[in-house]
Amino acid sequence: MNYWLFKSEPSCFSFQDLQKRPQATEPWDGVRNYQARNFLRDQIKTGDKVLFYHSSIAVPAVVGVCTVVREGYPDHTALNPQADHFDPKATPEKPIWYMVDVKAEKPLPREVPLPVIREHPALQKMPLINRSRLSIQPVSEAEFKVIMELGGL
DNA sequence: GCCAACGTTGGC
DNA sequence: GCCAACGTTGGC
Repeated sequence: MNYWLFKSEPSCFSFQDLQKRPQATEPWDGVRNYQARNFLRDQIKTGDKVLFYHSSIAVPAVVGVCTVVREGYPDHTALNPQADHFDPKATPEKPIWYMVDVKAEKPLPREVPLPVIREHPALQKMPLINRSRLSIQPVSEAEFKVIMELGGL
């Protein structure tokens, strides 16, 4: 099993939004970055754990844990001219972009804010710190455990 | 709102 | 294939 961190702007889609869904699963679509796409398509597997991170707010933070419930499949929103992340280069034969489905597991009793991650000696290698723009990031088991502890789980 | 970092585009 | 110009992301 592997660990990941997914970023989302809460004004766009928050962990609370995910928890509210009656069916509790959500397609993680709209990712349009090749490195992130490769993780979605090739490496993220059903059962993997995901840290849900809120970005572009006053205090960015890890706020909850999700589980992957469906692994990489074509992101059909790229084919839809009406969709926000439409890509004219994508076709059904060559979809280019991929997504996975996730479901909320539990919120962290205490959010883990970015400044805390920045200063924690065991978390210095997280891409959040110097590759902050990567929206899908791998997390090591050790890092995941540290964040769980900081978050009160 | 600013700006640094980074990714993409397009001319050559 | 290089690189300058431009657009986007995201922290502050």
